[in-house]
Amino acid sequence: MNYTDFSKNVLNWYSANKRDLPWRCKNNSQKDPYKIWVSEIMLQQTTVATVIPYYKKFLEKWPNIEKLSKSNVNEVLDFWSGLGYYRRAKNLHLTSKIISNQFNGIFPLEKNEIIKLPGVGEYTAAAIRAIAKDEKDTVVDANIERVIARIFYLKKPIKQIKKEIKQNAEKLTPKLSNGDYIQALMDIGSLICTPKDPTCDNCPIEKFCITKKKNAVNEIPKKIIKNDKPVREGIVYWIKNKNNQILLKRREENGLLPGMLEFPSYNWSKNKINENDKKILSIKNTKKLEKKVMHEFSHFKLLLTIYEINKFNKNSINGMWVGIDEINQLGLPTLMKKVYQQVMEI
DNA sequence: AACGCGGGGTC
DNA sequence: GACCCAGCGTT
Repeated sequence: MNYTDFSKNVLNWYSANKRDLPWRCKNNSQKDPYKIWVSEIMLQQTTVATVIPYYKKFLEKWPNIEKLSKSNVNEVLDFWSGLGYYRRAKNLHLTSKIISNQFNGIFPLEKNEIIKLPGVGEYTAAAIRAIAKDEKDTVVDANIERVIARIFYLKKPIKQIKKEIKQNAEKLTPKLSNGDYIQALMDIGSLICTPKDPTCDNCPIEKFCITKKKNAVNEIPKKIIKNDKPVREGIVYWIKNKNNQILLKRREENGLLPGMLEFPSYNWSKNKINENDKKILSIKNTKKLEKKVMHEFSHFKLLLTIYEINKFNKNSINGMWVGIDEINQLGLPTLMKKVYQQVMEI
């Protein structure tokens, strides 16, 4: 295969067809590693359409590393509400502190430095370096994995051939304009070389594609049959004081939904029970509501039963007491938004 | 190498 | 419903 021709086709297609995305600037001199980094963190395992509104609001709120480093980590966590993988928010905040304190506020782009930043792994390091500086790092995301698997007709499930995919991707990496090139491949993967029924007629690299020649585009990449998710059951407390306020608390720093706000909830997460939790669990006169909440995490389903406590009047419980009307403005994870919705419907 | 880690878009 | 997404960190 003529690899120069391959990347040339990709880049020509990009200049005419690239998606208009808020983290892409028209003028290369405006490239800001901070903005590229924020976009790449948000886009980890998250679709472009979901990220766009969050990205715009994030940059309005924290337009540079300095502003972000002076924020409170809970602000960033609450902002992340609904986006998922909340450790990303913690790492984003932590990294802004590191860059502010150890790198004089200048975003480090050297490979050995960027890869050490919390939340930046092999993919993200390569992507930021390529997009910000046109470094020739080989970048492989979920889109590019699929494109490469099809171009080279790799028949095994992607999980099993990560190394082979990267080696093949490396052969195609151009000497110039690698930033545009990888973004182009991602656009091609997202718009044309889709998981189901790719529109090969529109593909600028169709002539290089062995899978297309073999007429097997819906067989590559090979899918893995997933097991059903187990169901866990737990309880969640809707605790109201005599001022009609509801009790919320922050979760443990590690594990599921780390540091996020929740209505006290137990028996389903591996988070340890601390003294404050024991106090909550010892509250008497709870009333079981008929309503339940079903929520799906990445690796299990959760069925929560809601218990209600009214006119709770002890003040030895640590947490936030919040008026019912103000709960909507907080940054709750989706699971807890569902609990709120259920109680409001009763 | 395998697993824990969310949530929403899309058909 | 099922599938998938600009992956990372830990074990």
